[in-house]
Amino acid sequence: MDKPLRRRLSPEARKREIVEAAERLLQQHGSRVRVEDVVREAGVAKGTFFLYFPSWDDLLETLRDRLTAEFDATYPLPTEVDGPVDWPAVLDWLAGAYIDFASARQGIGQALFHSDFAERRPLGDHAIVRLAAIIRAGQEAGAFGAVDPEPTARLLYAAIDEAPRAVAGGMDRNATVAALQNLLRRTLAP
Amino acid sequence: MDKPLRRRLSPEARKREIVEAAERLLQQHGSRVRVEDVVREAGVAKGTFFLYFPSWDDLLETLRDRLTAEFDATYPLPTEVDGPVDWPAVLDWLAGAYIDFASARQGIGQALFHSDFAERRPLGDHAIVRLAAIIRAGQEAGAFGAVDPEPTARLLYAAIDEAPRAVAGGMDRNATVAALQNLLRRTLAP
Amino acid sequence: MDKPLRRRLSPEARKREIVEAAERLLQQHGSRVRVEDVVREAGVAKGTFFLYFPSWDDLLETLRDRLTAEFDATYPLPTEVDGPVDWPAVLDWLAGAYIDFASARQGIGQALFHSDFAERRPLGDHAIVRLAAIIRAGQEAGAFGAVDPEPTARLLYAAIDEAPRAVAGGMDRNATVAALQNLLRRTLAP
Amino acid sequence: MDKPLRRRLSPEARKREIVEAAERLLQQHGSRVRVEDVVREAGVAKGTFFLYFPSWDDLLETLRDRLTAEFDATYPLPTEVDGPVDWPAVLDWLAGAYIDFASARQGIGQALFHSDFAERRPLGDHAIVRLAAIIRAGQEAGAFGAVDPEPTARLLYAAIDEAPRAVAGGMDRNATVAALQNLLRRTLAP
DNA sequence: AATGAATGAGGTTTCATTCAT
DNA sequence: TATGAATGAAACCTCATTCAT
Repeated sequence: MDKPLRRRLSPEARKREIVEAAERLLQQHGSRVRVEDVVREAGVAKGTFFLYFPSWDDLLETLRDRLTAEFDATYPLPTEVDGPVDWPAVLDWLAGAYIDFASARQGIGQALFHSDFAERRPLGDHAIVRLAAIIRAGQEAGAFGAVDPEPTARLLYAAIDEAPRAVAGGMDRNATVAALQNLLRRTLAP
Repeated sequence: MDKPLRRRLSPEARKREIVEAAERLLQQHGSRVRVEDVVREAGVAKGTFFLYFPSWDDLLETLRDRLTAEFDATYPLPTEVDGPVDWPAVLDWLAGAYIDFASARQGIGQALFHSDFAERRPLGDHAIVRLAAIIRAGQEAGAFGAVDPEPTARLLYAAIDEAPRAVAGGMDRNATVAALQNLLRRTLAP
Repeated sequence: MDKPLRRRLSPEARKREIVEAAERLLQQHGSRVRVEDVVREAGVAKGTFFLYFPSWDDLLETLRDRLTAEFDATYPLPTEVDGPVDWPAVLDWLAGAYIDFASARQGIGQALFHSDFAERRPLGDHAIVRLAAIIRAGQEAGAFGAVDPEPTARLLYAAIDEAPRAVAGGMDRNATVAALQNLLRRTLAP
Repeated sequence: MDKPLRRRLSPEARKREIVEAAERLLQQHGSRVRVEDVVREAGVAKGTFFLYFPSWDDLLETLRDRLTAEFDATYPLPTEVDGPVDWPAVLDWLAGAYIDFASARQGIGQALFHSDFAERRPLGDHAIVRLAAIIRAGQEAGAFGAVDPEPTARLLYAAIDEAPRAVAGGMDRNATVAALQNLLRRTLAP
């Protein structure tokens, strides 16, 4: 009969706890996770959840933004300031980085990007815009061929995004990385 | 006391009516469609639905199989029997065919392949196996390079599958087809 | 452990059962009554309630219409067809009828006409229009004085409506009827 | 580390601030107003509210008492000390005074006197007792007829109370006042 | 084989009130 | 005295599935 013990935290800390609890559960169980589960995992009352998120979808959106920002911060794109960039090498590195980042977050990807939620709250263009920027930069540097950046970025992103799911599904990690790198390099080769 | 005069149909015909009603609705409204909607569209009672499908997911699975079979029947792969096959041209043709087929079925793709259902009932390998077979055949004919067929097929399929969604999202159809063809040809080039 | 036994009724019968269950409870407990209570009293599942009423307020509205119609049917206004009408006597009779009708339905009146619901779903003019019609008819017959029918009808209705609450609150029934009859007759006297 | 610099007020002043904030909001929004809204308007923390009022209903009760007292103070009844009182004229004056007082406080009337709160915390007899006293005084002065003071006061009060709502609902103010004055004078006429 | 009324678990959301700080 | 984060019971509502007819 241990009392739950009401813990008072700063709003930011409490919000972070809820987000992290959700992240943990989503990782394991994908979109089967419900508010009920998250509050149990976070050790808070149901009302507390809605104190920080107007609705369930708002939590997912927060999580999605957080994830995007985390990837961008962990893997910042190289800039020309420190000398010329080896764009094909950037592609190789990006392929491996994405696969490892997303493989460690299995269910989240499903719940945030391949679920009914993704349909209800369409994703922004962030990732695709970023990829298109790389393509353009590479083209200007003469490292890439004359492909149409927008549609190509979108298709390449789909392939990149599929890779960690292939690995999760049992495909060999290194073979998948190699196949993805081959696909990226060749598609963009001059 | 006029009895409702129930239409007596063969089980196959009745089942097909339900499937087609679902197909029509899913096309327009994606995974928002409910059992209620389907039976209204099909003009049958709710109980009848469950006479033919143990559960909602079973209908979706039936629909998925049907769609796959329909595509395979509409776009049969060429065989060597009538002389050598121009594999790169097959790729080009496949890209256009897939985009047009799936563009005409927008919401269904979402509901069957990019929803919580897809997570609950994972898709078989059919499409990827088929693509891998093409790659292998092309390699044997000396038309494709030495890529690893399985992971490559999976990544290419992801790109192919994204293309109609790009078009639905406003991307130019021809630019998308061109980008996809470029991606396929170059990835598999010798 | 007696099974609840699923009873199949015609929609009208089932709807009526729910309405009557609500009526019974509202009578005793006023606006404290909730969906939960009504379904228990009616012996149906919660979902059944929402099968017949999109929302709680819709049940209350149905009940309100039903009550109004019931009163009108039970106490139809006299018409001139069978000879001249004694309008002042109609007033006396109406006063008594209303008090007895509403006294037998205490809590309902509160829940439907003097609660937050009444604020959310404002009442139509039905009762007041009916009273104004009586006033006008009496005036034309020379039985009533030259009061302004609309505002007078509204004020008189407020007094009429208060009477059963006075009785419910302990006031003597006959003294209240007498006071109300006096108020009506004198206000409208020529 | 600047402390929030809490405004120290005397308990009475702080309580009055809360009451007045509630009054302002209730006036505009009726019983839709919540504790949350009141504390924001008053510029105090939520806990502070419950420091001064054990419950929400206690605030409403305080407000109700305050309103009653305010009306009594603003419109004190005439006494015989300065000579005989013209009781019928008092009625006329009272009708106009009440309508104007309550018209300026629309939502409050609803929230305090015609809501679920009014059911939970029944109103005292104050207003009715006051009106009955007028009737009796007028009767003693020979200005009013031999009606039964208690039930009549209650019914008249209902009519008086309805008048400002009629005006709020679009009825002409002067026509309403006239109708009410007619009702009062005639009902009580000798 | 067919119906459609009925179910009830499951979900989101609200808000007066409490209590650690 | 004051704060405001936290609570949790209770409300409304949905919808795949069941089952009496």
